[in-house]
Amino acid sequence: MEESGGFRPLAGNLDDPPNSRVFLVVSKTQTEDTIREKFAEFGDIQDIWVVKDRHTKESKGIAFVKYARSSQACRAMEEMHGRCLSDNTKPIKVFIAQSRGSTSHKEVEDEELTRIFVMIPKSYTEEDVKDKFKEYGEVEYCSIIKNKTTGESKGLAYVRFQKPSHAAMAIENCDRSYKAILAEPRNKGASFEPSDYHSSSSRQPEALLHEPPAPLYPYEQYDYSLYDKASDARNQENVSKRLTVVSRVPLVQDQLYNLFDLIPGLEYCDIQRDMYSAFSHAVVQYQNISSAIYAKFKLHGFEYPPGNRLGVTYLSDGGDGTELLKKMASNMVAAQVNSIVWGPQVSQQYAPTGPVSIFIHVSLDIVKPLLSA
DNA sequence: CGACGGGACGC
DNA sequence: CGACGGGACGC
Repeated sequence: MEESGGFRPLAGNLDDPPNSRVFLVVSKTQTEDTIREKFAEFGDIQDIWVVKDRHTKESKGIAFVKYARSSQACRAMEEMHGRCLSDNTKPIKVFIAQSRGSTSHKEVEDEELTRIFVMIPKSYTEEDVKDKFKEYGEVEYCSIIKNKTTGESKGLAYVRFQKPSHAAMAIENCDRSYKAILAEPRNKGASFEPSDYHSSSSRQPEALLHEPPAPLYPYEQYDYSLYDKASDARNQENVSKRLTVVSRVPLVQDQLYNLFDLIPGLEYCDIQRDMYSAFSHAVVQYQNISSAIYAKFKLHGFEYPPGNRLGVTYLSDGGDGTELLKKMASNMVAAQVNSIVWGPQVSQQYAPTGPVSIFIHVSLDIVKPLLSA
């Protein structure tokens, strides 16, 4: 092991292992004790540091929590971001902290935390890779690096997970022979933030993107060369006219509908509160692929409400939505939701704090055949 | 003899 | 908007 300089003897372990520290923006009234109380359940806290004014000793509303493992820090971020530590305080923000040496205070994006790079036997197919890694969390996709001419595997693969904690769990716990590490983001230069209104308002989605030829099957993979690559920070995805939206903060139907309705061609927007976490999941469908790609480009990473980054990915389950709706139906039973709402958006106040009622909005026309089956 | 260690995405 | 203390080092 290398000695870390000697100027700061204790600095070496602050970010070891990488991404094991969270950066908190909290109320200035929160103490180290209240933070410890709320964050201890996610793992072994090694250090808590509430940043205070050097002279007045008042909290600056900033704190760092160091965990033993990256997966613990990621879980703390996923579970605590947007929550309130106590009554009458604002929702807190939780991010993976930048490493101490970093001068940038830009947020560490989920983009950089959810994809791993692994070494695999050359005989593995993408499905094999997925089977090996799905035990750590929902795998969004796998891709194997292949010889471009012969198509033979180079024994290297990427695995994209849904959540940062899944990727961290895989890295920490998978067989050492995979040599799993976090993948470097592909387009370091390109931003996946939504572009500003000035640059986008002058161009229509149809002008920006080319509609691909009609596919034989609704959600089959398209040739990416047809697209403006810059429109999609993550390629190697199966595009589709349906999108999944993940939000750390529970959202309600009409806010999300109105947001995605900004892009022309919205067909429906169904939201579902995850009973087992603070997440909200939603399915958004557009009339055509162009609208969906444009919506993903614009809204993936968009802060809504401010401070809560939406995760937007293509939903290409290869089906017509039946499987998803079955899942929703079973979740409705589990959640003891006995009503299915159909119709225009139901008005409901956005409630960043406090309990949010479980709310599912599904077309009866689609669900009816399922219930009778 | 016989298999360690290596490692990056069609822009 | 919201980013970096404390403590003492084993040859």
